[in-house]
Amino acid sequence: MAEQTHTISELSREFGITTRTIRYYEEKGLIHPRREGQTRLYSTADRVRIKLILRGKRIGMTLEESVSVIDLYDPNNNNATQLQALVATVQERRAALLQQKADIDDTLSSLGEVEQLCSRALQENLLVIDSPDS
Amino acid sequence: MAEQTHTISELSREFGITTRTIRYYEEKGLIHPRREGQTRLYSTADRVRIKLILRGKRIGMTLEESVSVIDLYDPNNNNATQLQALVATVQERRAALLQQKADIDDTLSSLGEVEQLCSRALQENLLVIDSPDS
DNA sequence: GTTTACGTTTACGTTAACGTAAAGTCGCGC
DNA sequence: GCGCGACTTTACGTTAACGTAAACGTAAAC
Repeated sequence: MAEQTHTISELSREFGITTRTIRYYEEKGLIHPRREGQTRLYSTADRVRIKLILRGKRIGMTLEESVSVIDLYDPNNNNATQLQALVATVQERRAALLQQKADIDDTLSSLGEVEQLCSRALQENLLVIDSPDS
Repeated sequence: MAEQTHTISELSREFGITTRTIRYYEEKGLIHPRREGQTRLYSTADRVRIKLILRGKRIGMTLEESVSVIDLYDPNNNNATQLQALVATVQERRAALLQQKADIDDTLSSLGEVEQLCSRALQENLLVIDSPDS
């Protein structure tokens, strides 16, 4: 039951990113695939990290920020003082994310208003223009 | 009752950004302050646009994207076909934002797990280390 | 009159996150 | 043996979003 591995092009296809991007992530120390001779072999752990990085990107985090969040899981942060710092970091991140959610909700309601304006304008046009298919 | 105006440094202080940034936004056509001789005078409309741009940034939008959202309000998009396109754009944006909210919620729950791990680890340490202030 | 504070323009510099092109390696199918 | 497809390294190019520095105008304060 050897751990399932993936090639770089498999991952590239799965995530819709280029191989260059994946190698770049490695270059930046975000992932550490094994080597079989020359070629890289990605574990499912690597795969998950990429997935989390992309999730971070979607909400506007930099790669560094994404990694810092992912590494919160890293169990080499064990001693008490580090744990305290970790908890603080978690709090900050949480605050930022809640702010983001609020910003998104604001934007969503803006979109709602725009939509209302649209539908009203369309209604009026329908009243003025007599049947466009004639 | 002349419209209230703001200087560039006022806005810079209010929003915690540099004047360079504000001028850059103008350079990119995001805002159009009046001129009194040399110096720029910002209307409250300009101020709002900056606020919206910054809100967009916080949720990871590019400046261009922010503007495209803001300009959805612009009433020079009047005719019916444009309105249709507008509605479609709104739908896309909404979908992206909902995806973002989901991503944020996922990240938040990750943080929650991390926090639990922390508090448990701290508990155990408290049991092992006998009173650190001795 | 000159320093201080605020404004301006012009322009080169910087960083992140890749794109892109060149040139090479490696196993396969024929 | 030869092309192919998939992998590799090296390295220069690109874009967005500003930073930063130089050089100047202007008006109030001392």
